[in-house]
Amino acid sequence: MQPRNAPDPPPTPTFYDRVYAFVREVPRGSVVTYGQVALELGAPSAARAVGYALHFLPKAAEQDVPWWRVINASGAISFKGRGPEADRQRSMLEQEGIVFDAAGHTDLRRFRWWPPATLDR
DNA sequence: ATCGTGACGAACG
DNA sequence: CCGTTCGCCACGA
Repeated sequence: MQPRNAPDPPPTPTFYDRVYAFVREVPRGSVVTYGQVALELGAPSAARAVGYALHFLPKAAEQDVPWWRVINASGAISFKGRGPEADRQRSMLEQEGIVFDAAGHTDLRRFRWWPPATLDR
């Protein structure tokens, strides 16, 4: 039984929540890949789910979660490939200094960001 | 509990 | 380099 006023019910953070939390840490001018996020979250092969999570990013969170800094393993913008959304994402990244080649790929070796501590887990 | 979905990704040919 | 195939996953209906 709870002592008296239980601080807060253990709200199991969903995978999506963890995705948002991680992406929120990606600094301006750098990027991460879907697969990378999945890996950091302990689910090596859940890259697809990461993309799904961002697809359903709450409108209200678009300000805090830099979703545009997440691209695919090829260093290109996924976003279902095309669409005005993809162009917008690219613009936002270029605005931060990310450079894309003629083929629409960016150099991950140069712009990819890795979280400070990879020691946990 | 089962099924369809999709901002992924590695493997092929 | 490019399109296709197939595996993998969390989530909602």
